Amino acid sequence: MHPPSRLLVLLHAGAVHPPSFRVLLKLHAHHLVSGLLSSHSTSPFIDRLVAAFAHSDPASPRPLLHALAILASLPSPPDSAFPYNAAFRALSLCPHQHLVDRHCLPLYRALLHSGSARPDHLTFPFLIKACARLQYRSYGAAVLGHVQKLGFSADVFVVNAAMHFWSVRGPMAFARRLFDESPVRDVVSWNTLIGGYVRSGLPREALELFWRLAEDGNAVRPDEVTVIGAVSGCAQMGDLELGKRLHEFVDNKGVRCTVRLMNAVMDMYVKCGSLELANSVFERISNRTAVSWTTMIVGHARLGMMEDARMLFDEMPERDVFPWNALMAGYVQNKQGKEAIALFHEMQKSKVDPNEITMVNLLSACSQLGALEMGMWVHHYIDRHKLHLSVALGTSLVDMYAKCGNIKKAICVFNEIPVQNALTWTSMICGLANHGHADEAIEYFQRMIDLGLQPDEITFIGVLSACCHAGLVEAGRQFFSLMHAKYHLERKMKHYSCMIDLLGRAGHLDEAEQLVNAMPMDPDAVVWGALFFACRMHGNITLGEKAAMKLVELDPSDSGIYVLLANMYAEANMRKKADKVRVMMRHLGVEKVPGCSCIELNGVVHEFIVKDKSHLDTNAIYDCLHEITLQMRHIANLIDISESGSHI
DNA sequence: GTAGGGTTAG
Repeated sequence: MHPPSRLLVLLHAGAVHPPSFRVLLKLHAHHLVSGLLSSHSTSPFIDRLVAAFAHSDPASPRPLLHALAILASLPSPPDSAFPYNAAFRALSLCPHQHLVDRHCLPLYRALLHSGSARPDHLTFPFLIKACARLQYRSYGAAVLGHVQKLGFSADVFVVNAAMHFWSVRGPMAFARRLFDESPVRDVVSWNTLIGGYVRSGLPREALELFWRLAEDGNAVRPDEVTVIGAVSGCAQMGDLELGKRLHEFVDNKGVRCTVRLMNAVMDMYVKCGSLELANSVFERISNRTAVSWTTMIVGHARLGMMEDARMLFDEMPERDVFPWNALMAGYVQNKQGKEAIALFHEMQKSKVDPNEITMVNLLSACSQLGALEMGMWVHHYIDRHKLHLSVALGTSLVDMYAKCGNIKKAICVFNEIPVQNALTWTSMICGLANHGHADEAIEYFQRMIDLGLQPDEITFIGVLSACCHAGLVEAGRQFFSLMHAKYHLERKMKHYSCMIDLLGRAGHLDEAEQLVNAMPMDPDAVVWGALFFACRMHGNITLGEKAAMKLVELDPSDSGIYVLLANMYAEANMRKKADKVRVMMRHLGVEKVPGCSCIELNGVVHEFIVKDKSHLDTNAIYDCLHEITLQMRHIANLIDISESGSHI
């Protein structure tokens, strides 16, 4: 007998134990499916086979596809909901969105039209959960309608699934109404609602429910899942004292102290700003998981302790994609783009596959470094590996092209990506503004508003800087007041400095000064710098001196401002004052701080500081620099001659 | 059978 056929017989007889059954399925899936379809298997056997496929590795799409294939090609439809339920369960866990989208509803229709099988109380929890992940929300709502019609509205599992559906898809109020009106509530009902509030960014509502449940005398007791929800909500609020109280609750109220709960507590301490407390929890976990380690990496990265983050990363026994992404994100957040890219190259040598989040981090690193070639390579990589183009990834691409100097490509990508949100539009507006396309930036802003998207603080930095670059004083004034009056956005330092720069350049020095005085925060060096620049440009020595003094106050070691002040005096023919500043500078011993610049060549980023001789090709570089300097002098002379010629 | 912890954009 052919081995797979023998296997079928064995399986028919129920002679294979479940673990071996699973292995055999993996090895002989194709033969089994074809063998089964050509034989006359009994219904219970088909049920078992479908269920076994559906229950195996949820991360892999293959077993699920086998299960669906069997269901679709049976000579006569199954007479119970059991195999369908198993398939719905697999769909509800399936990480591949397109499979859920393609198969969920056809499968439900097949069940409804099968003749003998009817959806039962096990069907809906899985089906509804799968529906929560569908692109089209109306399907889920229709299924919930069936639930009512078929009389499952009082089944607590079904109600909980429905609450989960609304808490994922919104509005949260629908989940709440089900909770309030449901005749039956168990701990999962509470946990679902609490989790839903946390997911929707409503931690206060979550905590309110938690304390209500935690009151003594309740029939339902909070369990560790409840506390995970409460602790996550607390993490969102950043309330350390509340966090400590919740941590104590675990010890006092006999909640099971699982690794998952301790991980949530660690995460809460990190987000509430106490790395020490997070670390003390971490030290006490005996069976740490990858999540525990990743949380600590994130905790150190948030405080800029990237060397410690790296040590934790190296110490981890096993690394999935999360710690790689967390460390890379840490480098990006701490403006260490080079290290982020180096880590990616390390990652490629390891066995871990990058995902779209890796790409988002990588693109941010490219934007920071202006590394266009690397950025384009990432774009290509995303296409080649068919990574999901999420809004975040699309936005990162747009931003990378804009920041790396290719605004045309940024616009192109912006038009091609499937979904744009307020952040994507903002990125485009800022990119256009930085490239000097003020009119387009403002046009994009208008289109964004017409689409009903909410601009935020950064969107307004984009339009204001567009106005600034183009000298659009009136438009700038309007945006500046609009952001406060209409959009109720807080005007930050950056908005004020932009506005003061705009007013100052246009010669509205009084208005600029008034704005500086009216600012709700202490003006920073950028604000005074903009005012100083405007004063120098328009010859307002008195106000210029005031601005310069403020700049010296803010950073006495910054030599630049002394030079600029001396220059301003010199330009105004105030020789004595100019000399005085130069003497003062020598007395104070201020020196110029070396600046750093970098350049990307063939995908490698090279860094340079002033008078840097450390590069391998230093001689060639300085020869080239010398040559360029000579050429520039030559051109400058030519321009000088032609300009003085035109004046004669 | 339902709920739950770690990585992401401007």
